[in-house]
Parts: sequence; structure tokens; C-alpha cells
Amino acid sequence: MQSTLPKQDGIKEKMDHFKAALKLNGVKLTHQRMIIFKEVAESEDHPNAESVYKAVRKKLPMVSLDTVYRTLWMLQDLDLIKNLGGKDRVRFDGNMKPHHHFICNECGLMRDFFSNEFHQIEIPKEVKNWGNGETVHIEIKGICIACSKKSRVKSKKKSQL
Amino acid sequence: MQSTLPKQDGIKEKMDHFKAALKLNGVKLTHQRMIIFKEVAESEDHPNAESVYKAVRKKLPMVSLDTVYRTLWMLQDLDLIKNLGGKDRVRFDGNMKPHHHFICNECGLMRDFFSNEFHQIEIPKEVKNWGNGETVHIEIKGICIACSKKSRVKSKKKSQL
DNA sequence: ATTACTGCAAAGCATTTGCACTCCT
DNA sequence: AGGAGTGCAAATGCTTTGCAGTAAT
Repeated sequence: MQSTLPKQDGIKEKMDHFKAALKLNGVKLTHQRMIIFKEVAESEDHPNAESVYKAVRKKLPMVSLDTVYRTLWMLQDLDLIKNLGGKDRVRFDGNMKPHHHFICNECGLMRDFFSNEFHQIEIPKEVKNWGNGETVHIEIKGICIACSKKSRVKSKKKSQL
Repeated sequence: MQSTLPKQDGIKEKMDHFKAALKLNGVKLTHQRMIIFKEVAESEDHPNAESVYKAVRKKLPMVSLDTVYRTLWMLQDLDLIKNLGGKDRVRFDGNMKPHHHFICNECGLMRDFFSNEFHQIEIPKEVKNWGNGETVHIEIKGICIACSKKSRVKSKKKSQL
């Protein structure tokens, strides 16, 4: 199930796109779906299902976590959001333009960035022998400002085994 | 807990490095740990815990899955292997040299590649405002040769919602 | 001999599913 | 009206943990 509508930008356009995609795919537009999509589309945080659930509950106290999950996967199938693996819980991304991520190794903060340079690089030949590359996604991992301030105080507490 | 020994290459060197790292960190060298590490170190597949478990059982029929998990996390803490999130189950990588991945969206096949070009690119300024980037990891996702052959036969069966 | 390591079985958690009720179109 | 969508509770599946026996230094 795949919409073929053009990608949009601002939240208003995203909502319109969302509604059109649902209609196009014969999926019913419900209050829950609207609120859930809006939450992810507006978020900069790449939230996990639990976070979306908590946020959505403020506006819709009766939603259940499983509806959030079901809706999130449905939105993914309709190409309205993306899901980003993640070590523990899955996180979601409402930004559908090609982009890359900075990820904090300490707190998991995740931010989008764009890069023409990265886009211009061509895929190594060895990769072409394995299959057809469709997307190139770069992850820069490190420590965010907030966490590096903290660690300056607390110093090393990392070794736990 | 972190070893500071130099990184090594061939399986023999990896095993030596492994033993040295364990000793250096006061971790006992057991038969299980040896077999488990060797399995990941020799694998090209980026296996998950279950796969490692199955492979290890051939040589060591009595190991338990939880020992595999415990060992895998321990190896990660000692910087002997890396863990790669993954949508469902966690996968492990015995290649400790900086490298990137090609990943098949269909079957999950994962292969390592190196790229000087990618390494030379500088980190965008916006990213520097968020924190300190330590590693740059590129994921090229697409369809592997084997899967594209299959889909040529079966054609589209993807839409499920 | 000590103390870490292991296997077992049971627990934890994130995510999924079956079912009966509710609400869009 | 009729079927998709929802909430609830129970189930699933990966991973973790407590404990008592086992093995490495």
C-alpha cells in the first residue's frame, strides 16, 4: 500500500497530505489517527511509541497504546512516517525528505541534518555487486552539548560490564 | 571497562587480542566465551544472538542462550565486537575497523564496505552545534541481488498494511 | 579455595493479537 | 447498514535476571 502524492513540508501541508493519502488508500480518517499523525509530524524528537502515546493522551485521554502502534505502522506503510530501528525501542520520524541524523550516545537525542556533499558521493562498486542501493543514510554519533556538560561534572561513570 | 590494545585483523590476531583483552580486564577465559567470540569474529553475516547461539551449539551443545547474550554484551563492553540496533533483534558485528553497511530491505543481508570518500567529508556546522561527532556511519539500503531475482519471479507481494 | 561463570527457569518489556464494541463513510 | 477501527486484556518473542551448581585462576 503506497501513496503516490507529492511530499509536503509545513504542518498544514503535511496534514493535507496525510488526509489525502488515507483517502487514496481507502483508510478511514479517525480522530485518533489524526492526532497521532500530527504528533509525529510536528515532533523534532523522533519519539518512540510510548512517547507518542503519552503526548497523544493529553488530547485524547482514552487512546490505547496498541492503537498508537497500529496507527504508527499503518502510517509507515502509507509512507507518511518512517521508523528508525533503535537499540531498544523503535523510534519514528515524521520527516520524509531525505536527511541524515546526529545521535547522542548518552541520551539518545536525535536531530536531522541535510548535506549536499554526502548526497553527491557515489556508491562504491563493491556495493553495486551486492545489490541496488536505494537510500543513503548517514548517522553521526557522538555526545550532545547537554550530555557533555553533565559528564564534565559527574566525570566517568561509564564502566559497568 | 575498556581495553586499550591495538585493533587486529586476521582471526588468529583477533583471538589473541580477545584473550589479551579478557586478561587485561580480569575477565575469565572460558570455553564458551572463546567459541562465542570466534563465531562473531569469523562471521560476515552480522548475526543476531539467536544465530550465534545456533552456530555455537554445534561446537558446544550445552550452551544456553542467556550465556550467549551475557557474553555478547561483555564483548561489547570490552570493545571486541559492536552491536547494531536493528528493527527487531539486535545484531552483532565482529569487525572493529571503521566501516559502513549495505543492507537489504527484503532479507536483511548486511555487508561491510569501506570508503575513503565518505571519510573525507567534513561534518556539517549545524551538527557541531548539537554536540561532538565521534563516528560517521553510512547505511546504504536497497535490495540485494538474491532478493531482486526472487521478486522478478514473484512480482509484487509487498502491500499488506 | 575463591569467586566468577554457567545453565536453568522464571521474569521483564516492548510490541502484537483476538475479540467484542464503536464509529466512520 | 456494514465493515473498518478501537480499547481491553491476554499473548508473544526477544532479552534479562536470580539462584544454585560448576569451573577458572
